[in-house]
Amino acid sequence: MAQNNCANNMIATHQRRSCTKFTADRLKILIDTFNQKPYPGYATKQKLALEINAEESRIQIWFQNRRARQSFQRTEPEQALETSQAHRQHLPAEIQATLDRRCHTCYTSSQLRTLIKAFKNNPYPGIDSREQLAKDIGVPESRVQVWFQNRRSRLFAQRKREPDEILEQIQDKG
DNA sequence: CATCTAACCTATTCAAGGC
DNA sequence: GCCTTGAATAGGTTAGATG
Repeated sequence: MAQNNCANNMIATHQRRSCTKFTADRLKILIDTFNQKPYPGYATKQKLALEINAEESRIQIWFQNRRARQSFQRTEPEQALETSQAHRQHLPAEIQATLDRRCHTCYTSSQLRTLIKAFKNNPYPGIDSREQLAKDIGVPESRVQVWFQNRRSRLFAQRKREPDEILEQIQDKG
């Protein structure tokens, strides 16, 4: 039995970026912003990143973690309200319009070739590999991370849909 | 060792752009 | 209009720091 899947193997060699330490005054800015707006748009996150001299992706992670921690501290009515805000299908159009996203990144075919090759080599790159890859193809490291996340998720989804085909492909090669 | 929290993961959904 | 895929989310796990 092959008891080791990718996710388990990954952990041993997997090197993550070092922990960001926010100073008290910068943390205060983050918390104040969070209290006003727990779902900031891209522009807000960028502004915050500039203001406290951190990468925009660190701001995004911080808000993700903060929301996760907040959600089980909250009482039920409050939580219900926030959940409905998170699932914005209920919100009026003008509010949705203010929720700006980062621009859709369009990768060139040569950038994609590099990414796919790296993915085949290792679908769980550590921070160093991601940064090298980002430098090679000229996009921010956070985009590389998101690309790998999406790629893995879609591979898992595909395996669920058509487990036999994937199995056959693997067996053919072996 | 217990606690806290940044970093990271999958699963799912939203949305841009190509056909 | 549908499909592919980047961006964002919820919710959960891992690991580094600190008392």
